[in-house]
Amino acid sequence: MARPKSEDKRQAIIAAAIGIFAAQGLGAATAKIARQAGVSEGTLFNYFPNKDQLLNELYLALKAELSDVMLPGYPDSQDLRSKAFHIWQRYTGWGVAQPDKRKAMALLALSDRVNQDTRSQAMAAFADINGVIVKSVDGGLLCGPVPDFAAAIMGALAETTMDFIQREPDKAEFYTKLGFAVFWKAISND
Amino acid sequence: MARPKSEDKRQAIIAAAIGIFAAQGLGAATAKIARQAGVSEGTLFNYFPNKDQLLNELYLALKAELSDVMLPGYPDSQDLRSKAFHIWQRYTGWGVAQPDKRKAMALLALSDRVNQDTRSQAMAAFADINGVIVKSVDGGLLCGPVPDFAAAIMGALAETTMDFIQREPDKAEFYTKLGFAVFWKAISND
Amino acid sequence: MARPKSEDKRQAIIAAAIGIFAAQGLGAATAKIARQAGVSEGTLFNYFPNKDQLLNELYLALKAELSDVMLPGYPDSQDLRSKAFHIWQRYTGWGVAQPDKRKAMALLALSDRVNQDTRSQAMAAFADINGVIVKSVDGGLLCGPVPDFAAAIMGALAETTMDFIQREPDKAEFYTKLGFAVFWKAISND
Amino acid sequence: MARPKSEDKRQAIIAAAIGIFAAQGLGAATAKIARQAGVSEGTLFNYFPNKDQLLNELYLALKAELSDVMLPGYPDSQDLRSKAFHIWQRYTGWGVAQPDKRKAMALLALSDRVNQDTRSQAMAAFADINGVIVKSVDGGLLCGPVPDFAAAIMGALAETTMDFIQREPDKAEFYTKLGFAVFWKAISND
DNA sequence: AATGAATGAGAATTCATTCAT
DNA sequence: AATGAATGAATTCTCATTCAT
Repeated sequence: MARPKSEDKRQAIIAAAIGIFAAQGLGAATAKIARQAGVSEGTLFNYFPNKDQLLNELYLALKAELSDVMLPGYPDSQDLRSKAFHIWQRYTGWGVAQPDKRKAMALLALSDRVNQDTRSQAMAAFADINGVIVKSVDGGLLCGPVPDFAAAIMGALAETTMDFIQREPDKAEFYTKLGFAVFWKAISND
Repeated sequence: MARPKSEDKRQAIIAAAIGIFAAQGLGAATAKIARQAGVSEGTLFNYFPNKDQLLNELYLALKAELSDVMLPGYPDSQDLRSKAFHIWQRYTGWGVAQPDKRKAMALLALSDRVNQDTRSQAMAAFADINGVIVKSVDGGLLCGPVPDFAAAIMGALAETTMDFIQREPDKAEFYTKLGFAVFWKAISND
Repeated sequence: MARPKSEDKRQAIIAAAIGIFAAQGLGAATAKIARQAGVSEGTLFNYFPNKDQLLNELYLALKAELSDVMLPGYPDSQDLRSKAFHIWQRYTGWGVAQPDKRKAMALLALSDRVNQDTRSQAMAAFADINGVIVKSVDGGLLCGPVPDFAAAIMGALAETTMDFIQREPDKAEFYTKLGFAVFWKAISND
Repeated sequence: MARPKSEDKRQAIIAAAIGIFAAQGLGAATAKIARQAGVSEGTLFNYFPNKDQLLNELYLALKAELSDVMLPGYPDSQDLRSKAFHIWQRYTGWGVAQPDKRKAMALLALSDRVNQDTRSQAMAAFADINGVIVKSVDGGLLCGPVPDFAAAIMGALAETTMDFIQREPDKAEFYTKLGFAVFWKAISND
């Protein structure tokens, strides 16, 4: 009995946290997040026992969402380049469409308040994605013992690409393609 | 009456700020920085009128140092690849040797407390470096209207490379070379 | 419709409150008490309209229990000393066996949240006991106009005795007898 | 340089804490204490790093004051009873004159926030006093292996006496003498 | 009646900044 | 210029109590 904890409220808090953190940094007050989420300060701490936990769960939620967004529609039957481009496009598309989420993720990734355990879990969520990328680079410079490096490079280039798109939204398609071309040239064995 | 404020103290504060911010984030207390710098809390505010100013000046100082570190020994007479590799090596060498500075720079770059004016000044300090990189990529994928993109890509790949070296210091040389090979393949017109 | 509130739950809350207050002071959260009692937070306030009421009722319950425990087996036919010793032994026996209750009582006795009315009721519960003690001291130092003082002194000496037994449980019998000897010497007219 | 920490302020905080704690219990807010002491909330924490420390230092200060108050004027050359009475009178006189301090001490003695180390230090401050009491009881019921017990009994009887004086201030002298008579009869070997 | 989510008024601290020394 | 005590607004978190279920 009693009111059940509402997934809506939880999501509202997460959403508010993303916006506030993106705008003001991780030092932003929990009170602001609660207000923005439309719940009381006390309620926020009903859903997240403390701010650190909120930060960690937020990081996981963002990573999970990003991971979920990258695979759907994966073209199993096409060539490697198409497969890689699919992932690239999904990634950059998500990041450009959701700059707050991207900013919050970047802040969290740098924060010492996100603990090692959380980071490990986040990595695990990307195991599948990484596997796909690794296959793409087969035979290129990075084949062999450094598969993680390839994925990291894709991430870095995609982030750079998104930075430019953010600055010049009109050229979104241009940068998306150019960024991917750079990536593909870098890691393929052509 | 001679120069009243001591450059030594100013440097001590900057150095302390780097260490503390790297370890604890930009939310770290000014009091901690002052203690670490061996000056009183009041003195810190004698050199930097407020924390935001400290953050901004620190950002500029770090950018300036990095920019200064990249050019010395530049091989004017060698081929493009050698020139680019020189810069790459300088950059990654500095970052790996000074992880705190690298971490502090990353934090500051993401912080909304570093204002636009500061960011512009920082960019200006890199005009020379960027020029050098642009020349390197002449004729490649990125020639044409996107020189900044090339520099940003070098930065992103170098950062990724440094992340991996930090995790596996034994493989520093391996990653330095591999990272550069990736970069060069990406942007050269071979 | 039968009795709606369960006396069991009420007792469980009282019992939990004793343990928690003894361990953590009267500032302990009602939520902890509810959990320990195996009821919900809301239910606690169904039985006690607010925390102050819980404190006051708890005080009365403890005083009533102590008063109840002291008389049974009272040796009507023996000499004064035996009668007094009976009470003494009952009191210290209870207190030593139930340190939490003793601690909770002490905390409540000092708290301003236990109101005057409650204190008067508690005193009333001890009227009988006090009468017995007064008879014991007949003829001694404290005969005459200060009967309450005699009872208070017995209480104080008994508490001191229990403190020492708590610290050295092996010597329980020794301290029980020594404490009583002190008391008897103090107030008897030998 | 800079303003030195003011012993006055420290004392003002201690004094305010005594009054507030006596009136409202140890749960009283530090903000109230600060206001009463005429300092800012921040300043309170400049003198006591946290509330627990304040509680512990307060306990020590009170015990030290009480200990200091008991010996001056000690009649080295008179008989045992006179010596014991001197201590008794000093103790009860102090306690009756300073009910807040007495109340605060009682609250602190029962609180789990006063740690073992503090308690040990407090005991040490009473070593001298206890020694004097022990000498007084030489030959009585409590001679032999239980000297601490004698001192505890004196404390308990004195506290009871003070309770009665507080209730009936007019009879202060009466109770002081009666209480001491009870004590002396209890522990002397007459 | 029972539950436990929701609330918001505090609570103890922290911290950038000021200012007396 | 240097110091560090003083400040009080802001912050995270707690808790008695209410109320929807």
